[in-house]
Amino acid sequence: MNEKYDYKSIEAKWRDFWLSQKTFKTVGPSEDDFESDKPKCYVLDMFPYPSGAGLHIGHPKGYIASDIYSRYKKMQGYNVLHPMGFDSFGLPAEQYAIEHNIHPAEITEQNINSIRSQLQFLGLGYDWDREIATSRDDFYRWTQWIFSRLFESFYDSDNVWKDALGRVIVGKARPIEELRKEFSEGKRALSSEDEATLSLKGEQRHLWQALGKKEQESVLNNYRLAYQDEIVVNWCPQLGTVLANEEVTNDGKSERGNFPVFKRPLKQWIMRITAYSDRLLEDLNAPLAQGIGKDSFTLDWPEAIKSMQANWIGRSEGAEVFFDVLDSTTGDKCSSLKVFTTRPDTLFGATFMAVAPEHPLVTSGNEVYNVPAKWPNETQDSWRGETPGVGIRDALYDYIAQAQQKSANDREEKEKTGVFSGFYAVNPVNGNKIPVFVADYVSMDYGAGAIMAVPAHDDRDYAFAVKYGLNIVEVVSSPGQHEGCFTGEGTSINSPSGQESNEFGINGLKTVEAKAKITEVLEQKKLGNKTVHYKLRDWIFSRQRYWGEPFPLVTHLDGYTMTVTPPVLLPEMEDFRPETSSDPDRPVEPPLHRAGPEWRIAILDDGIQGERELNVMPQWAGSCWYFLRFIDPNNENSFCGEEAEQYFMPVDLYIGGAEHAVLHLLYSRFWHKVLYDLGLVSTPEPFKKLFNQGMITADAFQDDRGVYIDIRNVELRDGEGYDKETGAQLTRTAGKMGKRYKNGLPPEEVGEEFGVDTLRLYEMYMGPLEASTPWSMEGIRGMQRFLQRVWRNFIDLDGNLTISGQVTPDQTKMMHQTILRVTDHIENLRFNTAIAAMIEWNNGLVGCDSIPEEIAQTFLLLLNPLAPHISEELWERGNWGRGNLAHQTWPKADKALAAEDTVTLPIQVNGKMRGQIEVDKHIEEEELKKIVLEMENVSKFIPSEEAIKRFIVVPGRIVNIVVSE
RNA sequence: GCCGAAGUGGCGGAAUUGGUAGACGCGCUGGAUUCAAAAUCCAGUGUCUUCACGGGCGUGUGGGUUCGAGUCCCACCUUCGGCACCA
Repeated sequence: MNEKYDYKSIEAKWRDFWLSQKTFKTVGPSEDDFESDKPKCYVLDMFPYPSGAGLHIGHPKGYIASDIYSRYKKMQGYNVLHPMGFDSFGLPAEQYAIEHNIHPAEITEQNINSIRSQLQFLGLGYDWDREIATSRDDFYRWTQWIFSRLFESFYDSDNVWKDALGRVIVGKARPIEELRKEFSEGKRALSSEDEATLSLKGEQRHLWQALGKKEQESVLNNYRLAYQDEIVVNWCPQLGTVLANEEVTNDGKSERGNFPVFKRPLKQWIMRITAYSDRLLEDLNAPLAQGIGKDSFTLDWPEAIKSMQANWIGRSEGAEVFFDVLDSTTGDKCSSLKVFTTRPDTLFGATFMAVAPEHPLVTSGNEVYNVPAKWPNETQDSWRGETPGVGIRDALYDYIAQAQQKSANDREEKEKTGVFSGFYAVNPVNGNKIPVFVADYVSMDYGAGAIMAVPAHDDRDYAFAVKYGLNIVEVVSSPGQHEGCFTGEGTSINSPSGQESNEFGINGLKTVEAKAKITEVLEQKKLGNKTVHYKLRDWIFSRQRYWGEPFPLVTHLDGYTMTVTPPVLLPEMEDFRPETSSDPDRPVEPPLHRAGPEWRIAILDDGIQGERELNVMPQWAGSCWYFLRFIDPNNENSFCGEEAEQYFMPVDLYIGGAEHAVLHLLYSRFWHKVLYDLGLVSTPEPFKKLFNQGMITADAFQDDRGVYIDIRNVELRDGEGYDKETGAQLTRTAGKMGKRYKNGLPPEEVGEEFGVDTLRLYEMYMGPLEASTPWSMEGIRGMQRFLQRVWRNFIDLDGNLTISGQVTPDQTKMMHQTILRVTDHIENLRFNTAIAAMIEWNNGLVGCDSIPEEIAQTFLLLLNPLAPHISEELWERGNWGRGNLAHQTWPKADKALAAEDTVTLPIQVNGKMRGQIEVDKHIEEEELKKIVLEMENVSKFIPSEEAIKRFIVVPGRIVNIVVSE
């Protein structure tokens, strides 16, 4: 008999064992058998959306990593929560359903079933009793419930409070009822914005009580964290929906499907994420409070993700400055321009202004209005646009129309263009008349859509000024020589000095001081304000699709909207397709519009009919809070029980791809902070440690037509790819693994051929977890050889266990060293080096007739998280009678035993004893002499005791140095 | 342009407090086994030089700190990721 390592039957056996025994079931507080003395560890994967294509071998990299970590933590005695679910609402699932012409409700559950079995095939230790899917009504009723909390809350930005650490936090979400009360009790007055909403300017109806219900509601809409507004949105006609800024690529295409996206005003539901700009930014690095009696924590996130979020929030400090605009014929003030600048200290260098083509000063819709009828006399020829001799209004009209045609890509040419608007503005600090241009290098989306141009100290303004012959006035002294303009900081010059009794005396001040002084005076004279500006925009939250969470909202016939108690079930509709078209101006009708009146019409508490909201929530809604539902997935009374939430949160380790840096990871932080403010969760941040696994890349092969050839039909010879059928040589390209490139393999296929343990080991061994590394069909064989040698070390050719014998000192030392190394590597997610340590140890055991029991057991304990099936099988064959391996305790190493044996030798300098060095006993005598000599030489150079102590010990060679006088 | 990450053999990559550079794996070379091949096992494998022992040179480039630098500092080059006319 010749028993081989039969991975297929071993893996099937243990896969079934873990599932049927519920080996990885997690017991939380308030459940039977909860062990309250155990520390918890919440290990989370970014859950997949259930695509019909299934997983390829690139997908599970992160899942394998989190599985290793959670098995390891479990063996260390933690109560590990390691759940899995499916992000099954949203565009990807729906697009798949459309393409395959199957209803999303049906196809989604089918896809979930197939992906679940793929995950189980990989031997991943999830607690499947906690599985969730965002499209199931027992889940999305709570998504709707949380939406209601956002709708029923406002951000009180004046609320100053302290968290459990005593950190002062400015701003807090509070129930909208409290705001209503403040208004009705007269403790709060309508803001000017509220008055604008109600068109109350000049009217004397500023009292809350004087407003009707609808008017009151439209005021509250200005405060709600989920509010409705008609704004310019990203409309994608071919997807039939609006998209969030985060879902649109740089070149104006949809991230999903790569369809063109158009700007269009539409009434939408919006999340007031901008209210949290400062806190979202600050908490990336701040110490964060947990509940009473718990330690604080700071986010352990990759720097790249933190900086991406910081850039996305885009906080910049500066000032708003108001410029009067003059009527060019009469010279009287006819309008005013607000600009934002980060360099108010350069105001004296502002020699012209520029407004965006969409700016209300020059446009209303597409009509040029308000601008002078004739070019002012001083107008230079180059200021009049591209067509010579045309009138000012035509020139502007042409320019603005052209600018709107330009896509983001065209603008990257960066050739600055502009047309004189005919207006002059007055620089508020020195009264200078400066021309106002319309220029497309100013964008309406940022700041005030208008700038004061300081060509001496801004590259763009400089380029523009040079092109159009505008004045350049230097107002900041620069160190040394430079060409062009100077954008750095320095000392103010050519501005008023303090002696001139001018309030704006900033000459001689450093940039920082000049900024502060000029801003202060502007504020005093009501010419400007200190402001903080953010790039972050509010989050457009409604989608004109079918497959998403319906809003728990009903609009009263009187025109105001209110929440209804969830669940609001998604109606079953045969025709769920969105109304797509290539016409960007077509009226928008969400699919739910076609749901019958029995769904659309709701009876409100007061017996009055109302119409349900017909938009649905975006794909990101469910993933904003799913990690909370895993904690208490079957709770019918709450989204998550308080006790369980306090026990398991925050997530200790969150593994997923970096592509969610500003989408899911920003949105979920925002929701979590709202829930935190409302006292519904105990931590201000959801994810303590975040880790981005790298991709698995693979070569793809194209024939001479450019058609991708399935990787299975490619034969490799001398590094070149050839078509197995035609024999033609193929072009090789390296890149992402995916269906498109036909270079991905399903895990089952690789698992069948090499074994699941081999696949797991190989994916972890390829390189550091965060790196992207190429798949190699040769490389994976190395891991298979390793496991075969492990098997052969334990099981002889007759199928008998070869465990016996005495432990040698060398074996003991190797064992303790390996325990230390592997523990450290796994703790820090360096699985590649952990595996290397195991291979090295195993190589040392090859050739032993038999392995001592203690060595064998420890070896399997360390191997278990990495290659769980084979180690379980060998453990069972060892018949150690203590249950299966997943329930064993992680071995501890004795550092003393792991250390090398050493000898101590004297150091002599010039015949005088200077101390002792401790050296490895096993070192060769020749080398030992060399070290001593080296040591003595060194000591001559640096003979002081302190200096010799600085001579750092070489591990394994020189162990310790003791210096005497 | 700005921000972030990284450059080590033929390849993937080790060297996580400044201390034996190249662990471990792939590939390759030689050998054993085999009629032969695959698989397996043994030995070798940074580079130059030497019959050999040995020696020189080696972590993107150029400087610096240090007894000692892949690791720290300065300048530069290259690659990847993100943002980008952000006022």
